[in-house]
Amino acid sequence: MDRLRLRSEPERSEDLRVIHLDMDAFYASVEQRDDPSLRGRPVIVGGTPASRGVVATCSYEARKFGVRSAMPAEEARRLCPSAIFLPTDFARYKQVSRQVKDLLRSHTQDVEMLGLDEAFLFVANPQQTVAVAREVKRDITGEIGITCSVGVSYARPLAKLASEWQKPDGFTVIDRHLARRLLPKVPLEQLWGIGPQTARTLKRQGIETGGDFFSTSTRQLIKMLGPGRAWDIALLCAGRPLSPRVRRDRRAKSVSRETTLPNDVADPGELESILRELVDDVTARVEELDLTAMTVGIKVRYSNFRTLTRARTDPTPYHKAEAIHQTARELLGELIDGRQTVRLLGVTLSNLDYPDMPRQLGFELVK
DNA sequence: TCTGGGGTCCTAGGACCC
DNA sequence: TCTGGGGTCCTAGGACCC
Ligand SMILES: [Mg+2]
Repeated sequence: MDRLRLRSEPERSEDLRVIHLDMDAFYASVEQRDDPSLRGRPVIVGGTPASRGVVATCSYEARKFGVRSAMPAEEARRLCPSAIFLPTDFARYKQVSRQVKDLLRSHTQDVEMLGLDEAFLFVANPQQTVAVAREVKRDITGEIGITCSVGVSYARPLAKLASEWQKPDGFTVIDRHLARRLLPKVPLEQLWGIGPQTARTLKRQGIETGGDFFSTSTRQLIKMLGPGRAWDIALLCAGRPLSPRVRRDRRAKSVSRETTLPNDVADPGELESILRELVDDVTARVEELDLTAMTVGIKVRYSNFRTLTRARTDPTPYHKAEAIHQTARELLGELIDGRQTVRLLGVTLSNLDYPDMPRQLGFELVK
């Protein structure tokens, strides 16, 4: 309880500083915006049944049929046979995302992007936050041509809860007073940071709402979730989430590429040749960013879905693509035996060396 | 009809150093 | 010789996010 008091923010009535912006059905909306014949129709962006793909995003017309993100494409087609399936065109979505970010930055410099279609904005003067949020919403809709849902509150998880509250095209403000009323009843899986796994663990103990969580002993919560998550969620349920400082323009810590094969493969030669393509892709991207990696990792998912990873760090950065290929091949050798069939193969480069940011600085020098 | 891809962060144990 | 602990780096796995 001491930590609760020590680390939470002081109670103030007017401290709404955080805006959460969520573009509605982003990928599908970009497609509908750019092709009027798709408007008003169920559009599903993502993989195809043939490639063992899933739904990335679907339009609200498709959601009426029960189609959801992360659902197998085959199931989506069964639910909504009239849907139009489109492949994901990341380059184009990234372009639109960049325009969104630039527009947001014209309202406030403190912008944190979350993926391509969400952002937190931080406003210095809380008296202006709601007005800024309205302007942002109006400008996004007008200049980007896609609707969005906006939430305003005094901390990230609550602004996020607010934008979720009413969508699409929503606008919701959660002040401290409303948060106190809402949180006890909120189903835990609706909170940012609580996924299906944690929700299930808690539900087994009869903990299903913010109120349940709040009234459970910290000792029990720590035993179930570990100290980090237990405290984070407890503070949120108490309406006083931690507010880490704003981090804009975060740099990549890893670059990865993985692929689910159209059919399972056991043959080492074939797997090695797929691995080569993945390594080529990932090394090209790292080079393009002018970086070098010190760690090469690979990932193998077998047909039974068991997933293993192997990584190796070299004290001197990998400068030559050939060295990365070599390491990746050796790591793959540890995970395949020519008999087990593989459904997914992946490569990650991490421990990235940014030339303008010396690695060797001690903690006290970085501050 | 099974179950994507690109990421981040956390945990836990072992090595190694002070 | 034994005990004790902190910090960092590495690996592997796992949860979560969009
Ligand atoms: Mg969205």
